[in-house]
Amino acid sequence: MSQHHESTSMRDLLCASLDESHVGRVLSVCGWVAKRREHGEHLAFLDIRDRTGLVQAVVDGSVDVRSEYVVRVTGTVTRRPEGTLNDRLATGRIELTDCTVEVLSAAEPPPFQLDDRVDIDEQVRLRYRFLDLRREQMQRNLRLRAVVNGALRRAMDAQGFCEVETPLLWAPTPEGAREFVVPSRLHPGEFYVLPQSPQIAKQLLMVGGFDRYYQIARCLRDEDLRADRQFEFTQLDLEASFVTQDDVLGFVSRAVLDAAEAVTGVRPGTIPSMTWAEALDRYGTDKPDLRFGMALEDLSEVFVRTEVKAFSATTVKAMRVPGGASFSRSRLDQLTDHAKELGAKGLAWFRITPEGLDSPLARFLNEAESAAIRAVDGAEVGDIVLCVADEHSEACKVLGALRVTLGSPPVSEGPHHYVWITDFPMFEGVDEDGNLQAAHHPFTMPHPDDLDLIETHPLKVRSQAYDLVLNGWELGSGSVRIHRADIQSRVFKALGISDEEAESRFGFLLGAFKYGAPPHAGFAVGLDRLAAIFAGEENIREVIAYPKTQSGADLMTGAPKSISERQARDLRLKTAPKG
RNA sequence: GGACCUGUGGUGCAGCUCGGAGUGCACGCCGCCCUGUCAAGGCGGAGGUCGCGGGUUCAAAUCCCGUCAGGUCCGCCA
Repeated sequence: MSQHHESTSMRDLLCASLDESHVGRVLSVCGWVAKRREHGEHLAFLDIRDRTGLVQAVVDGSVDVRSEYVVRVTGTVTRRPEGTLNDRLATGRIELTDCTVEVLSAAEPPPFQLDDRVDIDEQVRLRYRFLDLRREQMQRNLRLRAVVNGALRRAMDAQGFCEVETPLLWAPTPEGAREFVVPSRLHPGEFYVLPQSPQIAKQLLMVGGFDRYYQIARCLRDEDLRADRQFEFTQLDLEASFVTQDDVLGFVSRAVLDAAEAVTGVRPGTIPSMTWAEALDRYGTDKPDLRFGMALEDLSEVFVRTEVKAFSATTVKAMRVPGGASFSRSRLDQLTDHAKELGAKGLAWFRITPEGLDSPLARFLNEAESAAIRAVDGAEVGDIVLCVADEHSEACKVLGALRVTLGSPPVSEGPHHYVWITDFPMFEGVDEDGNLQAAHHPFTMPHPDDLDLIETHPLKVRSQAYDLVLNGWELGSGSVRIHRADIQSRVFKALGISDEEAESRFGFLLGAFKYGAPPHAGFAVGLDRLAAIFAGEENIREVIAYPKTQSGADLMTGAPKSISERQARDLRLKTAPKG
């Protein structure tokens, strides 16, 4: 950013850009009074803050400005006297003297201190978010997010993608995430919904001949909130025609790696791939955090004819926890409870001690079993080995969750380990009606090698769906879409969706496909999560200007609120009494 | 729908186990003093429905029940 662009009719420079090269010049800065230090009748120091930082102004004690007053200070840039330099301040070698201070806006004392001397309760921060945004952390995070945004846009433009906006007012498609509903005034009793993603809109763009589309799109889902989930979130949404899965992975890699480079200055290496089956088997999750080891080992073979009742299951999974031998009994009980909450029947543990395995189960193990436990992941004395025996995916998931609990470093730590997860299953589980459920969405193309299994072994069908994972966070997902009516109808049939039902839910999409649908595939990258990880934040609220609380409230505006009778009447809305 | 944690002057905490006067610390705020501070310093001061409601008790910030708000997680998020 050049000086020229920073100067305005009111200011010459930003606070932190003042330096010794300006000495002797009379310049104006604008900003907030961050701090006033008084030294008697004729001397006071003001720290003037703008988005770039602080600069000190030396003023007469009679200048009546207080914390967070908005001021324009015009003064002479002066080298600080010998012995009064401040190394901890970027502008600590100079100061503004002979100042004229114009109060542009007086201010009441803020409800919390804007310096970072203490952590402020998030409830208070959110109630006064406009003040919180003045803090360095929020300035840094939102600007980092803007850098990510810009890099992604440039990468998509460079790859020939065309940015197209899609509607926020969309038609209900009852499937998947719960939708936010918007009543129609002109069509009383009828409703729009806010899109949970531009999925169908972008597929129609493919039919429309926009063979490379992208959008920084807002998505809305009326589901419970979490540290990594808000009602509304932002995605880099993209779709392309005449492409394969590998083409899409290439587009997304380019964009995400460009963004990483823009933020960190270092371009990460090529993103490796792992199949969904391998991720589950080794890490017990479809979003493995590869910053640390503690990979799961399969001991099912060893225990296939075991005498130990706790281990008589189709799968026995084991994980070494380095240093875990020091876990107290109550800590282990706690972990066992945790495992049970996750659905495990129990948790077996084996401390590796110089005398051998220390465990309530140790004396029931035969020699081979003991040796196998002892050898898990190169276990050493001082470690503990945790085991879960169950049906395969259950055992993996439970131990995988414990792996994260015990091993996962803070978000701000460690290198960035990206990984593509591929070959997701096409279907998973069944709903209340006994119908198979789509693992991704019903337009996902099955793996070409597995097409024949749709009718015979549907749970074995892999799909051409893929996720991008970074340090244990699901950054995004995508798939090759079905563009052929015959395959689509077989998938709908497997999902228990009748022709009539398909017609009523997705009729306009299926109809459009009759007029020449190109093969296409796409992806969506979660921007909030990407920005949070780059910012080293555990919570996406820290990279969102005005986030909601876990109960979906906006503490600043008070939303959600009741509407006026007039508004309700216009919309023909009547609210039922509670309960 | 469920589990756990938190709620005490404007802010951040301690006090809660083992009930005994709104007790303490730090920051901020207000006033006075102070001409080189930058976490300025000194002196003085104001500021409280201990989230809310109920119960137990001679007595509740403290124990019990309920409730509200915030957080983390499970369910949920095709």
